[in-house]
Amino acid sequence: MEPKGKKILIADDEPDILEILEYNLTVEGFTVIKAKDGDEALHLAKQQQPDLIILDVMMPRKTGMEVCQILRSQPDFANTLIIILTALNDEASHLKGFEMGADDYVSKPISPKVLISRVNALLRRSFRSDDSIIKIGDLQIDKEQFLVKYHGQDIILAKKEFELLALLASKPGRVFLRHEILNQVWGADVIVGDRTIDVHIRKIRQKLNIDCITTVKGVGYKFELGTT
Amino acid sequence: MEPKGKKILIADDEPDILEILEYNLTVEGFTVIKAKDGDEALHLAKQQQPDLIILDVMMPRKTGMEVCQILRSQPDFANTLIIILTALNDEASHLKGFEMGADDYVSKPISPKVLISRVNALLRRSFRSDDSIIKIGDLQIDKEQFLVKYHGQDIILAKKEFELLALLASKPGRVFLRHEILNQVWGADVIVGDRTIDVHIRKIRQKLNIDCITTVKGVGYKFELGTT
DNA sequence: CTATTCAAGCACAGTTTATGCCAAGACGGA
DNA sequence: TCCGTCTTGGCATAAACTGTGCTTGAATAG
Repeated sequence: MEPKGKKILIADDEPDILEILEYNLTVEGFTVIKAKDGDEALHLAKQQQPDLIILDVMMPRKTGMEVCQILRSQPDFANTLIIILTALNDEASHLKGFEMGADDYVSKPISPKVLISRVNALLRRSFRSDDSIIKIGDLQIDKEQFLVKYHGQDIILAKKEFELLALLASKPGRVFLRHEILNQVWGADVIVGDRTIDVHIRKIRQKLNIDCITTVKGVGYKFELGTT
Repeated sequence: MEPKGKKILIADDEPDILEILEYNLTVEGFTVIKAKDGDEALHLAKQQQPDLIILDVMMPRKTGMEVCQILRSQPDFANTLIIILTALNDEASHLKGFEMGADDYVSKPISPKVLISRVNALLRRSFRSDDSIIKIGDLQIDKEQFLVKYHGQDIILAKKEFELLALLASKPGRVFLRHEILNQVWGADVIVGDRTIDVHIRKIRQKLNIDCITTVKGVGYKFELGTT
């Protein structure tokens, strides 16, 4: 639905490499964030919530391995894709990279094209489940046509309402934390008041007129069809 | 570790390689199916529906590339993981492999260990299953849904109660000191009275209505299912 | 075996917090 | 400008959380 390029964070202490990768990724339509050491990478990752992170191993102030391990220990980054990039090509490093929870481990030198194709391969797989039509019981959400149907009845939702519903319905039963919702629907950097989410939820509940969004106090919301 | 039991199809025309890979994957707990050419690979893929397929490029009767392309064109295999294995290490082949829809492209010679770690990396992400669900006997704690089930019965816990239970249940039998619990559930800086923990424990015991939290006087609490 | 002691259990009540809901303003496109 | 959408702040309410004071019970010492 959205040609909104995925957000990629690159961390490397060599400016040349950062430049080259940034250029190539930007051309491909990605949004690129750059970090020049481990600590900066961690900080930017938390702040920007990128979809994919490329980490060089040899970096000052925390190596790529360390950063990877730290990120993976946080639930927020359990689903973030991580590629480790390194000059080392020995088996032990390779294994260690995957042990740290990396999704791919690439040895330098590497052509930008190959790296991009690996990035695409990872993203393709992770977001493949973005089915454009979600069906749950009598409810049908068509992301492409921006349409919600219930019992064959068309229901008209505003943009934010729709995106919010689509997000919740994309994983029925799963609880979405408030800040997850903010990140996904509004974007990581946007700041909106606490009440905004509630109001949209209320409108969805009103319009759908069925009990399908459960609130988990202190945590977030989840989509759930009549589990009477 | 985990009950993997994933089904893997290997296709290569060199019997030696088949043997080596089969051995190593079997040791890791995978179920292995072997094919010695492209057509056989296709046939076995359809028949056995493996979770992951490893394809050598150089094979008689359809190359790995061709097999990959054919598989990807069928909805049944849209989600099947595919690794392409090859002696060619040039950029063009690399790119072509990903273009065909492969999830990973590995150049020979490759150590079985590295291949296995790549296999695991792919499977880990695709079947990103249940480290978010803790199951102990009839009790089931789903962190993703923020839900506790006992005997199929849903039990609703408040946030702190849930986090507390999840913590204790994360290591059954292990005793958690009071200050450990405070750190994990409340946060290191927050200061709350001594009785607070007791109260929450009591509520959990009430709601679950089973004897699963043992108190170790003077030390802390531990989770333990009625080893009557 | 009993008394002592102190951690933990317990009920209740006060406080805090999250969310629901409303109404009104801001924004933006036709 | 009008109209639908988005956002915000205030207020009410229900739920969650925490502290108090008392009771219970288990370990220990005598």
